[in-house]
Order: sequence, then C-alpha cells, then structure tokens
Amino acid sequence: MPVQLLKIIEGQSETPLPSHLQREDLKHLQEGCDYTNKYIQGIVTLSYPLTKLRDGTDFFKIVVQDSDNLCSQINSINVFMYGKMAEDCAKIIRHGETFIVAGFKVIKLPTEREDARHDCHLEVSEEAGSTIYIYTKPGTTAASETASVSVAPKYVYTPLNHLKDGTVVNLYGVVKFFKPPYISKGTDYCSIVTLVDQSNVKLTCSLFSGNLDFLPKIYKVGDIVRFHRIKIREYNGQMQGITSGGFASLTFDGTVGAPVVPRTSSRVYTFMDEEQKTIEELRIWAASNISISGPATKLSGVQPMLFFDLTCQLVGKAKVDGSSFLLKVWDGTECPYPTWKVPVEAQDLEGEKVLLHQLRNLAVDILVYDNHVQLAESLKIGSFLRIYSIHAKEASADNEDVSHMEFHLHGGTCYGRGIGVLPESNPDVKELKEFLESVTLTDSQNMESCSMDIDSTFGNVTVCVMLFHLSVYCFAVLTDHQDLSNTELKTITNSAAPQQYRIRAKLRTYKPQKLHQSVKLHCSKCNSLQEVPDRDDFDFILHGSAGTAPNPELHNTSWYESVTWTAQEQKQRKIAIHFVKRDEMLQHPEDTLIMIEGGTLKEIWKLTKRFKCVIPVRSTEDDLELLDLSAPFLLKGNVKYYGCKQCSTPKPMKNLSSIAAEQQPSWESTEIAQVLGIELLQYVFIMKFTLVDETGSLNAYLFDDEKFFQIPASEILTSNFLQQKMQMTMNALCPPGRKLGDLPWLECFIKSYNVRDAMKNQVYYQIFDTTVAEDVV
DNA sequence: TTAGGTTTAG
Repeated sequence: MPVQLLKIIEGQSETPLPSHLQREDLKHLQEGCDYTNKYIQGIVTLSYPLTKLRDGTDFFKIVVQDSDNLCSQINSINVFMYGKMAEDCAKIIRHGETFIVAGFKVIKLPTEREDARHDCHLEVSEEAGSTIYIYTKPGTTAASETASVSVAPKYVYTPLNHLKDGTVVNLYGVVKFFKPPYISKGTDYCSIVTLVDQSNVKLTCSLFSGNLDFLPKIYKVGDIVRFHRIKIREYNGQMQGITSGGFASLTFDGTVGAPVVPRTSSRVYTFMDEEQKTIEELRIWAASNISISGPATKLSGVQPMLFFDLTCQLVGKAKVDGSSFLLKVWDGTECPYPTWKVPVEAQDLEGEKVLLHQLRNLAVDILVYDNHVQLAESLKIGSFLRIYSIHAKEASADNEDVSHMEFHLHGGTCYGRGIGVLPESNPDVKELKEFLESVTLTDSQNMESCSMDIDSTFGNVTVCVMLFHLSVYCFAVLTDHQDLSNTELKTITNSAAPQQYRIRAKLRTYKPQKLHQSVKLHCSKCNSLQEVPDRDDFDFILHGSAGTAPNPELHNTSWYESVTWTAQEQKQRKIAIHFVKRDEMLQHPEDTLIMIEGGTLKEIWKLTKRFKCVIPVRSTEDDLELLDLSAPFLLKGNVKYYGCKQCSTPKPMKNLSSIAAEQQPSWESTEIAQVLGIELLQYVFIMKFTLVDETGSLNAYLFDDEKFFQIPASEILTSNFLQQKMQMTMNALCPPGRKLGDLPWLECFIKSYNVRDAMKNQVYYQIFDTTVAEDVV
C-alpha cells in the first residue's frame, strides 16, 4: 500500500516503519544516489492544490520541514508527487502532520532554491517504488473520512469587502499608505494605516498605543500586515479600523520571495503554514496591484522641489529652537547640490566630533519641525532611520548668489511625514551598512591630501589645445604637441616619470562629485592649497572686528573721505566707510574703491554691487589695517580675493594711496595685493579623473584655473549659471548611469611626475594643455 | 481621548 496512515498513540506510532528503512538527513541529499531503502521525515508546512500535468497525470506538491533540525539553514524541501499517489495524498494530507517518504528520487533544478528550502526536490510516485507514511494524531481522521479537521486554534480572517460596523475582526492586508507612529495629542502614539486586499477594498485604520512596540512595524508601502482583534466602525460612510482591547499585529516584508518572518514585539503569536500561504498570495497579488514606488531616493539623486523618503544613519543632532530640531544624517552618497548648514551652537550639537568632521561633505542637515521635534530628540546617534516625506527645497540667502539645497521635515503628518527607526535586521539597513562601510572616509577626503602633492612645475602652459571630442570615433584637433601620438595607459603606468603623453581614454569617474568642492585656493609662492573659506568664517571675523570702534583720527585724509554712522541695533555698532578719492575728488561709485569698518556680511555684499572694490578694514592707533587673512582682503564684483597667511606681510592701508594717485586707477587685484604686501591666492579647480582604456587605468589630476572648463575658478562659487555649465561638461564627459563601454572617448595630454618623500617615490599624473571643446556642451 | 491620509510656507 503506497500511502499509509499511521495513528500515533501517546507519541508512538501504532505501526512501526519497516526495519530495513534508514532515515536520511535533508542536508545529505544528493542527486543520483539510490534512496530505495532510505526515508525522509518531516512536517507538512505547505501544500498546493492537486493539479493535472499536460499528459493528464495527477500532480501534487507539498513542502516538508525537518522538525528535528529547525535551526539548520536548509530545513525544508519540496516534494512532488505524481499519479495515484498524488491523488491519494492530496485527499488525506493535513498541515502539521508528519510525512514520511521512502524510495524517492532526488532532482536538482537550477531554479529550485527558495528561502531555507533545499535546492533539490523529491520526486515521488508508485512507478518509482515510493512509499508514503503519514502520522496522524488521535482524534483526527483523514479528510476522506470527515471534513474540516483542525488541530491548532483557528483564526478566521475577514476580507476587507466583508467588514461590518461594530464588529471586531481579524484581517490581512497590504499596506497602501501609512503614517509611522507619532505622538498624538492625547496620551498615546498613533499610526494611521490604509490596507487593501484582493477584494480591492481599502480600509484606513487608526491605531493607538501607549507602547510604541504594540503598533505595527511598517517600514514601507507594500508591507503586509495581519491584525487580530481590530474593531470596525463606520465613519463618514466608510468602514474604519480602530484598535480595541487585545489588538495584536504582525508585519511582513511584502517582497515576493522574501523570507516570511513576522515583525512583532509579541513573544507569543500563532503563525501557521496556512498563514504563510496567505502572505505569499497577498505578495503576488500586490506585486501587480499596488503601485510601490521605485528605487529609494539617495542623497545623490535628490532633486529640488521634491518630497522623498530617506534611509540613513543619524550622525549628529542639535536643538535649534522650541519648534525645530536639527538631524545630521548620511547615506554614503553625496548630494549633487551645495547643501545648507543650519547654524547651531557647538555645545548644542550631539555626535562624534571627528566623524562629523570627516563626513562634512556627505552628511546633510535636516531640520524637523513641531510635532516631530519630540521624537527627533529621543533618537540615538548612530541609529538607522527612515525619514518620510522630506522636503528638498532650493533656496538662496539674500547675501548669496548661489542657491543651496535645504531639507525640511515640516510639521504635521500629511502624506505620512514622520521619522521611523529601523532595526539593524532590516534588509535596507543591512544594505546601507555595507555601503557605508565601503565608503572609506580617507578616500572621500583624499582630494585634499593628494592635491597637496602636485608639484610646482605646473604653470608652464603654452597654447590651448582643443582635445575632447565626444563622438564614438574620437579625434583631436591639435594646435600644439603635434609630435605626440596616443600612448596606451598601461605603457604609461609602466614607464618612468617625468614624461608627457597624449592619451585616448574614457572618464570612468571623477572626484569630487560635488563640483563646487573642486575649487581651492592655491599659493604659487609656497605651493600650498587650501579650502575656500565659507561665509561663516567671514561672518565670524567681521563680528570680531566690529568690536573695534572706528578711530576718528583716521577719518578724512588726503586720499579718502569718510562717512560714519551707528547702526540702530542693541549693540550700537559703529560703521565707517572710507571712499578713496583721486585728485581730491570723489569718483563714480563704479570706479571707486571703498574701505569699510564695522560692516556686516550683508552690508558688504550690497556695497560690492555698487562699488568697484570693497576692502574690509579696522582701525589701529595710527592707520587702517586689513582684517585676519581668513577673510577676503578684497571684494570685487562676485569675486572674493584672499591672501596667503604664510607668505603675506600685510602693510598699512596708506600704501593704497600710491594707486589712488595714478591717472586712471584700474584697481587690479594683483596690484592692490602687491602694495598691501599680500601674496594673492589663486582660485583653481582640483579634480581627480579616473581614466581607463583597453589596457589599464590611471588617476590623473586636473589642476586648472580656467583653461580646461573655460570657466574662471574664481567665479564659479558665486554663479549658478557657471556651475550648471561645469556640471553639463562633466555630464558630457562622464554621462551618469552609463556603462563603461558606452562612455565617450576623450583625448587629452597628461604628464607624469615624481613626488618624493623620505620613505618613497610616487608617480603622479596631471592633465595639462587640454581644453574641453566648445561643442561638448 | 488621540485621528479620521492628501505636503510647509519655518
């Protein structure tokens, strides 16, 4: 008899298995072995409806789990039954029963693997000589004898189209919308969840609990929930769910094929194989019936005027004021726009100082408001968050020419706005953690250290060469170095430096991705490079110098005329402006250089719009002097000019009178710098290009003030237009999202050079005499 | 009780 029912009495089978059969372990199964006298034993966890194959043969599939090895990574296997055996078995088998099969075949198919299931399946049929034994429990009988036999307590789940006012039900649903738990105006946390099921009926539930853990752990639209004991009420003509006594929930990942592991805080819950099946069916239904948004937005993909959800890690937080709170987060990618920095007191900022400094180019400030403040305050540094419906807003301060990106989590909970803490077990968190670990901090910062090594031979630029051409068949228009032919990258990296080459390569990647970060200040005297000071540095110095009142003895001299006034502020700030004259005469504002004492950032910025040059100064006993050289010593149009702290020897302002006396003073920055003893810093682009060809790859540095992009490095920081132009150029040279094979070819000149220190000699490469062709952008 | 989905306006 191929299928036998063996009754168990007091844990023992009435009829023992034939003694010649030996039990086999799931993990030892192999295709091609003989299993005539071996058997597999396990619990039936899943069964599929009996179907017929094309040739009419009955086919029945079940999943059997090895209950003795539940912890084993592979603890279940698919069993395929054919013919009469399939038909017989389908009639009597029940979930949770013990299933034994002897004399089966082991088949391995490449696509068999599912979760913790064996990558082989068992083929079972009378023809193959299989025997099946099924242990049933006392008091239960086979389905062929009596219908609906149930061992475990059974819950009844109501489809969403069958809900009735005033009832308490159990239900399943796919999350179509949710608000992550937030602090309600009452005493509890609240979470709003809208579900939908195969009936296509929606149900919005208001869930309340004083304990965050009792609310469903929903992380994204598409998650599947099971609610037990939810009360149904009618509200505004529609059914509504609301928590009632004994409410309990399980949440599952809604992804087809993901492990069916419930998220719950409850230690005790029932979860049967039937319910696993329900989840799997809902997943499949949802895959084609619920619009689940595409790939998650990363900071690198943020667009202005966008509301987006961000999965990130918290690295800093700070109190801002009563109604807003600052979160500093990162996701390992760089926002392509300059991002705002919310000013906070240093002592209010919580987080690892060193890490915050290392991540200063990657972390972004998110300002959260109102009802989100309390939750934000309770967040732990280092935790992983999903922040829902962040508003990316492009804005520019009235004393800034270049806009920046702001991130706000506005007050209220519309559109699911809120903050959720993700557990480390969350698959998205696992993926993010791996990615964050791959973003080596030293790498993201190494532009600064490497660029310091660029040798001093730079500057020997001759004729500008049109070298980039972006067709598939690349060619170069050469107006110089005609003698150079293309050299393969491998040859270059195998050769000694210094040498010059012409190359044909693809730009695989470049740094920094945030192009405005490529702008640095370079001192041609000491060859140092430094970051361009930001507005805050300047503001800080101006605040400091505002404490020194203008010295009246220095007003109205032979070469300048002075005006003073007191700002109507609490601190009674004194401001003096000195207008440089020529031949005792004041000039037109657009030709005039002015010096200002006690001005604010905003006032100075406004003056630069009207006057040719502005020099911030302060009084000493016997002359006006420049401020600290971290501040610009001269502002002219949009450009702030800085001096090298190391190489400058600032001189009194009266030295300017020699220029003022000229017939037609042009007020050139170089000339002003010279008479004031300032070693002028030059704005330069410093970038690292990773170039590849068929033979290899190398990193070449771009060190350029204007030639390469045809954009003055000194002006790019204050011009949206120029920043866009530069971005377009880079997008043309290295189109985002393009595979290596599809990248355009480009030609350029590079030169190799040695950098030696006490320990070693290193060869570097630098792009030179290369200009992006006009038709590129 | 709370919220009852449908973006702040900082």
